[in-house]
Amino acid sequence: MENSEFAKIFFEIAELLELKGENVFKMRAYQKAARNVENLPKSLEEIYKSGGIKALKEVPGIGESIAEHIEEIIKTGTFKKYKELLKEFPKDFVKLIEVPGIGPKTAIMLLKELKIDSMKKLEAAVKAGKLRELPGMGAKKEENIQKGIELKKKAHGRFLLPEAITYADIVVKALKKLKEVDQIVPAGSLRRWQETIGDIDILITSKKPEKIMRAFTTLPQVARVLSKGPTRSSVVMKNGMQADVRVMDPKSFGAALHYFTGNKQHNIQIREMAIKKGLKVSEYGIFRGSKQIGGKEEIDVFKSVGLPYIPPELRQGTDEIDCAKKGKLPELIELKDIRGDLQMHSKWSDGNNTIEEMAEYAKKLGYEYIAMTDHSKAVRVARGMNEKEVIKQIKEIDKINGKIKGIKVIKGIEVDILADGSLDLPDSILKELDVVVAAVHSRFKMPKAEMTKRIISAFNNKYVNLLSHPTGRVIGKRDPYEVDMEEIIKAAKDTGTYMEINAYPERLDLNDVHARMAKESGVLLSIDTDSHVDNQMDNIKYGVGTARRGWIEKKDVINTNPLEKLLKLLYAKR
DNA sequence: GCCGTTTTCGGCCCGACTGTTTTCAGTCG
Repeated sequence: MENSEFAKIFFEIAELLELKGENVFKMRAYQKAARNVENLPKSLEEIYKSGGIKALKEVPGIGESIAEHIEEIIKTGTFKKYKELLKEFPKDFVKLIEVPGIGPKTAIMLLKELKIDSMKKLEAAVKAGKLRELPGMGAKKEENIQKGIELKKKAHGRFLLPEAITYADIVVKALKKLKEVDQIVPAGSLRRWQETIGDIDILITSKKPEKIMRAFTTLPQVARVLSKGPTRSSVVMKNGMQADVRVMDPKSFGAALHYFTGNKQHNIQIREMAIKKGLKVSEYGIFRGSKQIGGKEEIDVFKSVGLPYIPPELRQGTDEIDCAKKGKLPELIELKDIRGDLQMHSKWSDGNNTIEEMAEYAKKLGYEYIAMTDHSKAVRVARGMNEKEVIKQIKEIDKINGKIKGIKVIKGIEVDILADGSLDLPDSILKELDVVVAAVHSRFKMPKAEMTKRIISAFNNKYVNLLSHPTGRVIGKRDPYEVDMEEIIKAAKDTGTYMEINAYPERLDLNDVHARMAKESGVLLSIDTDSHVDNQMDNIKYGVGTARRGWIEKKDVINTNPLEKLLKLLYAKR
């Protein structure tokens, strides 16, 4: 079973325990375990296979009893306590707490008093005005729940990073005009470069919060105000995205930025460390007793608990604090380290621009090289190239390289890995190219073992350099195909094949967790945009963001090398 | 349920906002 599936079960248990009114710390323990499992760069099954319960307990957040649950899941597919918990509530009842405004207490009251156990019954009861009659409820709360239901229906879940960034920019630009605004900076999951964003969080420092709040809640993009206070306000924007603004005094900026960046688990861990040192860390600062001893700068928070600065992308509440303590934080790759882009398409297949146009754009980005990797013939919809066209394109690229100055176009192909694991073009063609990117574009629904074998057999071809978008996912649209990622990574290592972080925002594939797995196995990566239009090369920042979340360093990425070194790496397998 | 350079038991982050309350519970981040 995949780690994400274990995580899902533990998250669900946390919800059920919360509804049951169990000890909140027990609930939180399951949440913590779930989150750590989700971000674990090694599969639980592997860990269990190699060291049993004892090895499982080494994972932060997993103790005796959760380790036993994991063992039971591995052996039987589920576990007893989980099945029992599920039986305690009606099947669709858990969904009620997903409605903004309904928490566990309200949900249980609704079940007990009004026999509401589904969204349908909830809607009917709201319409009939029955909620307002319950103790502690009133007309206003009923109305808020109704709005919450509408919001839940409309909100299509999470947003891709670029859309969230666009909206954050709108708010930032609009509020920056106010003279009362001192500093203004987006925080939250956006600052951590998470692949999808639930809401945007913006931190402002100012001595006059009221005016800022008025301006924020009356922006033309605001559809509804959820709450409005002197220091914090929440709104729903017209695209359905929630936005929170927090206004703080400048002397609290650093502590507030840390708090507002999260994630939650990370913050809790930092605050626990502070307590042990006799300090209190909150968004207002670092305090000894009632005296503020720091918090103007973000680094103060880390210093106060004896840690080096931890970059936002690493703040996932997993093992970053442990590693920071031991001085084992990575030196994360930066955007400026990228020297070229190794996957893109031109008019020769399904791209919008000519090779020259792509090269010119890359030059503007300061790149030393790009690789043209148009599709191969199997991808009919993308007008993939056959043998003759590849040879023709090679000659064309030679011509362009003779003409254009300051950048080198590397000859490449994105060759299809066919269903039987063979490649779409013969070796006699592949050997004429400098970089061969292999990818799966068909038969996504293959059984896991077969798909894994299919991909690995492509690695055994000595011309194949790079596996592109290794899981094929399209966020929110297409699930990843089933592959055994650990085996793929192992095979990549054994054959000297590289793996891609595809920077296309809907892909981000490898994702952060897989990227870290690859790194820890010693597999080198390439961060590419897979551009089909010249300006899509700007997407490289999302790939770098994902890489940073995956603890990737400059030395782990082949396209941080100068051209000559890169070519050596590309020819190393032949 | 987890965890331990104060602890193997007794802790477990901290604060804002709302709506319903007469001083706070519930929800959220």
